Amino acid sequence: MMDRMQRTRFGDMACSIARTLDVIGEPWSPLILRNVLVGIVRFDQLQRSLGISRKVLTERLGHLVANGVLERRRYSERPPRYEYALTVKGEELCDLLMVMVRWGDRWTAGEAGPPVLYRHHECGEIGHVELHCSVCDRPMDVTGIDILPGPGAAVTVTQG
Amino acid sequence: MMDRMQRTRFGDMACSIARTLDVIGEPWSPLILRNVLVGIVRFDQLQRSLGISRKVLTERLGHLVANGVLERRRYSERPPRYEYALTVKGEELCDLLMVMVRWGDRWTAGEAGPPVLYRHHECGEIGHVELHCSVCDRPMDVTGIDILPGPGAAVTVTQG
DNA sequence: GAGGTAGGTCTCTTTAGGGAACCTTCTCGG
DNA sequence: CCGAGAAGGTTCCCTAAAGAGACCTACCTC
Repeated sequence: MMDRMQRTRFGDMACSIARTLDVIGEPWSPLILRNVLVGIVRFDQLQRSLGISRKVLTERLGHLVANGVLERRRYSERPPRYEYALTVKGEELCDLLMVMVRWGDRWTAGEAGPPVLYRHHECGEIGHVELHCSVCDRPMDVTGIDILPGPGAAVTVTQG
Repeated sequence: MMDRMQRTRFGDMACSIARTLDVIGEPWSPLILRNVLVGIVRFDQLQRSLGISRKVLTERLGHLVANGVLERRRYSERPPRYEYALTVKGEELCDLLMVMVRWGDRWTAGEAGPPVLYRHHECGEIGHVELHCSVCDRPMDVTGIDILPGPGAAVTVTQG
């Protein structure tokens, strides 16, 4: 994300987590994405709803657009006005947000309960996301897998 | 995250994404978690494998332990030696990592292909994660849901 | 007793976030 | 036609963290 999240760039690492972090890992970026998803799509709206500094918001939006997650589109010619919209790449990133919501609801929700609910169009019910295996469709979590080096593996993990 | 990721604390927001970010949103934290998951669990191993500064690593580990994601355990009495292990809370956070891997593989992988693969114990096959609805078990993504205010909603979203 | 390992702490410099003022273009009301 | 206000940023200054690396304290081995 960012052009850097801090100082160290993660984008060059042979790690999909690091490269994903390079796109949305900077502070505020996931929250910006969330707000765009729910229809808060203009600069001033975003700035006010998040309480983020305008400078940082400019940087984050620029980075997200540069990385193809958001699209900046002019919705008025005169006066010139812009809004931000999710690309397909950005919509798929929202999977990440849904998983964050799930974890946050389970482990950090206050007494008040979850702040948002999802109604699934296909079944019409209020549900949340679960991770399933793409091959067998059954639930999949980190305790039920082996992690193996893939074709793009750069280094073998050594224990020292 | 962090004790602050930057300056603004996200933990107080009525948003599960923000509260999740408060736990693992700081730079490096997801990568630390990933490494602990694959068996890199000691301070020096982590520091060398990530190339993170020792100071920041100390801070991040302390934050993750304080938030119940990792557990610091002494594996040798004399000399005193420690290692870090995932708690159940931390294991569930790894769902997030798997989704990051999935997105990174799809959208940012180089020619070399994905650096890691998952073999699912239940089916024995190499697969990846997909998001399914907890109610009907069918695939669920952000384009197939309505987002509704839940019991913990603090503010209504206004468009201005 | 020299050297190495593990697990940190401390100090210093550099970078990036926060806050707020400022700027430009356009519209509206009077 | 003048002033106010909205939208979308840009610029500046200040402070808080990240990065680099030296240093410290056991303890073990040779």
